[in-house]
Amino acid sequence: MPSLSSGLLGDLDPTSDRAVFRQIADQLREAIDRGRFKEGEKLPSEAELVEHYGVSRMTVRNSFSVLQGEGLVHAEHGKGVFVRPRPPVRRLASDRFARRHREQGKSAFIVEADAAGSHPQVDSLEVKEEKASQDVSTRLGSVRRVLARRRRYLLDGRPVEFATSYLPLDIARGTSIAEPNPGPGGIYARLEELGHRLDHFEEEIRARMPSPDEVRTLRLASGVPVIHLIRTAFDQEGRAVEVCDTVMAADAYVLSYQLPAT
Amino acid sequence: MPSLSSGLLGDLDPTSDRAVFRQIADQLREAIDRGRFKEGEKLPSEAELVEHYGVSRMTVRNSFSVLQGEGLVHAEHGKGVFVRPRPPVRRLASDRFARRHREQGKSAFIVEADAAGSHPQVDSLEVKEEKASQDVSTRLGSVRRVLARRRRYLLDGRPVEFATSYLPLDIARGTSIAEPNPGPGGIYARLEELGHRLDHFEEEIRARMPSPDEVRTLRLASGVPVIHLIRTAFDQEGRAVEVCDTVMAADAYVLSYQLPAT
DNA sequence: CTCCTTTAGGTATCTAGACGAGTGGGCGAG
DNA sequence: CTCGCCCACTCGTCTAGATACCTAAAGGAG
Repeated sequence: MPSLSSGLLGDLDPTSDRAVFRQIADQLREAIDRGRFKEGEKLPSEAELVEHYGVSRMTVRNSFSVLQGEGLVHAEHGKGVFVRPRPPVRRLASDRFARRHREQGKSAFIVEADAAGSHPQVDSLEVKEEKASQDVSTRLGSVRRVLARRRRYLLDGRPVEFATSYLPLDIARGTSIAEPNPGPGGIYARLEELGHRLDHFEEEIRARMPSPDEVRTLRLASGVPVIHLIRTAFDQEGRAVEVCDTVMAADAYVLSYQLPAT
Repeated sequence: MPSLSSGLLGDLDPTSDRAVFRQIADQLREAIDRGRFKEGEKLPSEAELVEHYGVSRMTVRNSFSVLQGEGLVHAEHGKGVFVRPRPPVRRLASDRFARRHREQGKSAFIVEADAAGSHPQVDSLEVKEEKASQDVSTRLGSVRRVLARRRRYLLDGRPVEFATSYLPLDIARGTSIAEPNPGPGGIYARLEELGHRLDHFEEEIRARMPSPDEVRTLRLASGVPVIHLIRTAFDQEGRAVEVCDTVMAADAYVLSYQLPAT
């Protein structure tokens, strides 16, 4: 039975100059927006839509790929096409690096995740010395080689963030910053113990589509951008002591900042 | 002549289990990354790639659509497929709402664009009273109706940002805030004159793929996400006096914030 | 010389069909 | 009753071609 015609989806307008696959995408999008298809729910199969609209399969697939590009749906091989659920987002407050948090001991990520009732994990540790990229070198003030600390963060098994910290060798080499686990309070606590009292941070935020690498590392669905955040930490002498390059799954984050009005 | 085989692109690996269209996309992506195809340059036409790889046209188009989804290339009907140039980005500093800037008179957007040597424009003014959305109402502290100020910003003719400010009616009605042009220093200057001395701002940042509406309004190329910024302004009595909802073309912006380390 | 038409070469859309491969339920053998 | 196989359904990939429309440059009419 064409149970589809039961109001969920309309017909095509052959007189319209709008491409058929766009018309189909429009109707599906509208049905999703109106909640006719709920989060996680399965859309009609390709075959059903072929039947309903009387078009070829490639046309239907084309419609799906439009919606996929918008991040509205995702396909599962052998199962169907589903409305992508808006995952619970993780809020990153601008005071997350406040000294008072650092003094508590545990890493900001772990504390916050625990508080939110999710299961945090840190992954794929790599700590090594390497040549500084042009960009990192500029930000750190013409440094040749750096200590790089790479890690991936997961929430409830889902990768949400991939970060690399770069520190000048003259600061980090031989200290516990060069250890896989830098100890309570993280590297910022260590930096302060080493006499680099932190003064302020600068954060640069971009958004873009992920590279294939990033898709793999963060297991991103298609149609999900990444937030690229580059933070530079300055000590009270005005020296840049760390650059942290972070790539986040955009559907997992809301960044939040407080700005004074002065 | 197959001038393509002259080293720019390789061959397919028929033994690989990687889909052919992905292999082609990989090769094109790599060639772009290595600068073999420069910004704005035309890629080989579909027909040429069909010839070169010995595949069907749909397969080549599939490859292009992968790269388009990554924001790497864009197609122009009747002309070809081109490497998408990275447009010059506009930096938004976190002190852009500092009182000292406001006291200068002109709007932050205009001043900044002039300084950067580009031609700024503000567009599609709309100022009207309307019912507050659930979200806006919550942020403003259970307000029913609001004054909404909508505008679109362009740089050198290119739309880069679309913003709506919401203000409680009891503050804005009948003041110059309800005028299309609120006067020097913008609505924040007017709010302060009305006795709402600003204390701080809260900004929430998300990134996502644009809706079809946003694609139209911002004339976005495919594969370009948007940055969605929601700013709430608080006066010194702790009252939320404005909510500004901004959607920015992600390829046109870098947001920059300074955070104290205290 | 200017303007319009033609044409070649691009992409956009659509069709019809084939085969591959993941998923899950039903059913028969044991 | 349980296990394992098979099959139906689903999306993934690819082919081969048809038609439409856009762009730019060449060439002809005026």
